[in-house]
Amino acid sequence: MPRTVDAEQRRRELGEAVWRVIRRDGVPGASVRNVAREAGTSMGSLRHWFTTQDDLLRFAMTLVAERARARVVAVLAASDTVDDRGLRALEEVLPLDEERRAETEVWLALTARALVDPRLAALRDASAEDLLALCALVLREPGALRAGLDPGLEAERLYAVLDGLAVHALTRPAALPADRARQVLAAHLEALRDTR
Amino acid sequence: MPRTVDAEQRRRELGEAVWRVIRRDGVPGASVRNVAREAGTSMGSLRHWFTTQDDLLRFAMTLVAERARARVVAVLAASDTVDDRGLRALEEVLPLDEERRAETEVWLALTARALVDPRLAALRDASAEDLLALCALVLREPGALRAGLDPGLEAERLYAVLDGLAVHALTRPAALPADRARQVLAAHLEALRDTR
DNA sequence: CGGAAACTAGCACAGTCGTGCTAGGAAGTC
DNA sequence: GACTTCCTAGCACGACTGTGCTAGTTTCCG
Repeated sequence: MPRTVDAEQRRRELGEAVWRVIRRDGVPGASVRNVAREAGTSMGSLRHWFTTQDDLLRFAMTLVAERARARVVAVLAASDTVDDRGLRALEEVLPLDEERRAETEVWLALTARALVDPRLAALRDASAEDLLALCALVLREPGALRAGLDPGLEAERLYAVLDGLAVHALTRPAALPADRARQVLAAHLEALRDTR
Repeated sequence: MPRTVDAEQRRRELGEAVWRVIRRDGVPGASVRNVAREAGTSMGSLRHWFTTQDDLLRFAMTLVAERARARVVAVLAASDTVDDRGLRALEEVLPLDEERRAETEVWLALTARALVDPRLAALRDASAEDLLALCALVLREPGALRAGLDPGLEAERLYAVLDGLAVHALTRPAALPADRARQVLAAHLEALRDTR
């Protein structure tokens, strides 16, 4: 019986309804009633899948991390030999198209809420560790990091560039369109390379 | 009659009460009642100074931008001859102590809310332009930018590092304590310098 | 078929919300 | 003294909130 699969599927559908509401009305708009209406179901049904509202928001946040992570892994797996795979992997977490933009919006909204919600904060911290590790991984590519640079510090710096670009591309799309964000990230990686 | 001075003073007091509530309970906690209680006054009095709740939040946001800006200007004015004045100016917008941490928390919370509140978004955009200009200014210091680097792109990159560090130092203080954030920022500026 | 489990639906409760509104007190001007 | 303006206080309203709860519906197993 593929019960658990169906259940997970249903939760994802509802989680994405949460996204749509958050994108339209912000986290405060993500009430049980609004989400249920958006998903075309009832309050009671929604509460069958998510006992409390916090459950719902936490799931929406794990969904962001999980989807971004899946894309990154896919890029890394699909481009074994390409030399800009690091850049292309990092681009997967920037809001460069509508899908990633939605994720980034939800991420930012929930990151802010995590300031006063410890359970969300734990999720946020976990995905932050993930991203920092991704940055470190990218810098371990052959020739990616010039001799004399401190790998730990450079990973932290790259991660700062990445999240800074994410925030700016999201909030100031006119000043920092997708191409420009990509260009800045590429320039940063280029500046770290061994330029023999 | 120093009425306007008193009035501005009163509004600032109430604005800082908003901060305290936002830091404790997040933006959703910043209801008219809660802020009035925090400020030790009544709903009616609060509504005399701020007609609507949006007024209140907008003012709290301008207060952040204004205070950070004042500190940056003070640093730039006080250190005409020091060669790390750029670094020290930029540090003023990082959450390196309790005061700046409070500002950054409020900034992040309101930035997220600005995603669905156009009037807040206008304020956020204005202060973003300010900060980008500050980055560009710092890079125009003598010797700050090596020949061959694109000033516009480097300003955008520096701004990304700055906001990225701000978010990370705020949300992951254990992984990125004040000294470390300062160190990463200094390393970034150093990497841009003319190293003749 | 019967029965159980999974799921959906939505009412009810107690609470918080923003804001309109009136009324009282304080301070300043004549 | 009266009069005006500024400020404070808080009630009242309708709307919305999360969650406990019961009842109905569908789906699956034997």
